[in-house]
Amino acid sequence: MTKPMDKKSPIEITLTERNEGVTITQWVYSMLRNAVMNGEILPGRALTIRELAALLDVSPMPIREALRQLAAEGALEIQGNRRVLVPHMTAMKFDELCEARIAIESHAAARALPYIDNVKLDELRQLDCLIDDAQEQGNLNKISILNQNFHRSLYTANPHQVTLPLIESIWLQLGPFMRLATNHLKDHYLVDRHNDAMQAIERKDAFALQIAISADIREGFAFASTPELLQRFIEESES
Amino acid sequence: MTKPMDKKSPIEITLTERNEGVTITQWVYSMLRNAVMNGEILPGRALTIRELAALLDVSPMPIREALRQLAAEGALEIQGNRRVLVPHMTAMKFDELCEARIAIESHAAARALPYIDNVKLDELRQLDCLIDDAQEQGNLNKISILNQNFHRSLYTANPHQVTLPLIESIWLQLGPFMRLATNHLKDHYLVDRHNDAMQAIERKDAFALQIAISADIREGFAFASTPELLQRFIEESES
DNA sequence: CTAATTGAATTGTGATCACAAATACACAAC
DNA sequence: GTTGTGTATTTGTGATCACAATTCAATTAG
Repeated sequence: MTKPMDKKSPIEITLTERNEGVTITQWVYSMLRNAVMNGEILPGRALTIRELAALLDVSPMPIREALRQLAAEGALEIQGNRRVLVPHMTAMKFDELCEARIAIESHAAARALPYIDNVKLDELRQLDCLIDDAQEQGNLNKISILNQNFHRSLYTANPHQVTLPLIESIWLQLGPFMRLATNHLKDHYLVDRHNDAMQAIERKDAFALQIAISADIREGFAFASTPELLQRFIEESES
Repeated sequence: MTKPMDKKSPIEITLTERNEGVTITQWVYSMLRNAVMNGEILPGRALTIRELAALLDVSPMPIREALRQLAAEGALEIQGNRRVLVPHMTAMKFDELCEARIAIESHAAARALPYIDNVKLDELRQLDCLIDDAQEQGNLNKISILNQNFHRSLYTANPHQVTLPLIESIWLQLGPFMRLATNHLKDHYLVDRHNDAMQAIERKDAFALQIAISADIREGFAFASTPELLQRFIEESES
């Protein structure tokens, strides 16, 4: 009965240094954002303002602002009771997010294509090389970040682009599953879709570029090709 | 000594009543959101927390939260100086937003199709009738809202849908141009794209539905078919 | 033992204050 | 008139406090 019941599962997020010129709110925001992306916070676990304030040793104010922003971006969910938590993943939602990624990102890629010059192309090539290096090292975290940089760099070639915030919102909602995607990439990197994309860019072939990006995303999420496999990863992320 | 004289153009937003159970932050948020959608705030005009707090007769706190949320949704822009303002529209950005709408909304429609049953179909038919009525009345505001309801109702037929927040973010960035779109619809409502969409839904024809939604959006924005025309509307919205 | 209840602790919301940075402005120098 | 410069004001940020609503725990009734 009076079992020494611990406090609810403790929240542990990787702390980073606060750079100069960065407001406390921005600092808190980036740490919480990374925590969500890395699956450091259990889905369904309530995030209270005061608890996080004590954890990060700041006043409740910056926490409030960061939580609200992350909720607006879909990284967190605000319940009717005004409780804030990391939303649970479901197989159907995962499928929707995956297909939304494909639809939006292939569109963003095609829209960026006309703006890609040789300088940008070199930048993309370098990023792709870095990814290959990281894959040989097997540095999962690095691969994931570099892979996102590759996509981001491609889409932002379009100076009038408006979709990157939407894309990043989906990435946030995918959270730790984004890392699993890049993990699986390693096994199948025989077919380098980034290379396909680069060749399509060189040929200024928008359709081929869309195919390559779509395939890159879809094959990355092949680890969830069956409902059973996906369910395993979901359960894994909830513990 | 110096009197509080407003040198800047005064901010005037339509005030609404605060419903019960709605927090002040939510109330402020919805008013500011409507103000942006209706073009009541001049692009480039700085929105200061204290000024809005005085205007709405609340403390600065709810204003801060509402502004941050709207900025996260793309309705407002936070400059490096941390000034908050309604972003300026450009011809290129308008084009990007329009094409993004087409890509995402046609995707959302196709994804919703399998979930549309007869009940939902009736709901859509009723909404379409209401739109026709409003068009005969020439009630621009009503048309605009009903038209958004039609699209929203269609996309939310999918219970696992994840794209509506992204779509609404684009609507917000389009702001007053969304109304112009529905305005122009009136002139060309000979070809009722909503009817096309409905027929595609009845036939469970995803591709035809995408075509209909794309055409509905594109024809709505036909008022900006030439750079000169668009420029006129942009200048109109900035004064 | 289960379920309901009640009181204590915790929570989000919103107001107020302090402060450093950014801005506006009057005035001097050219 | 134009440009620089100092001060005065306004601004966003962040801390602290008050309060109503919610949550949690122990206790009680069945």
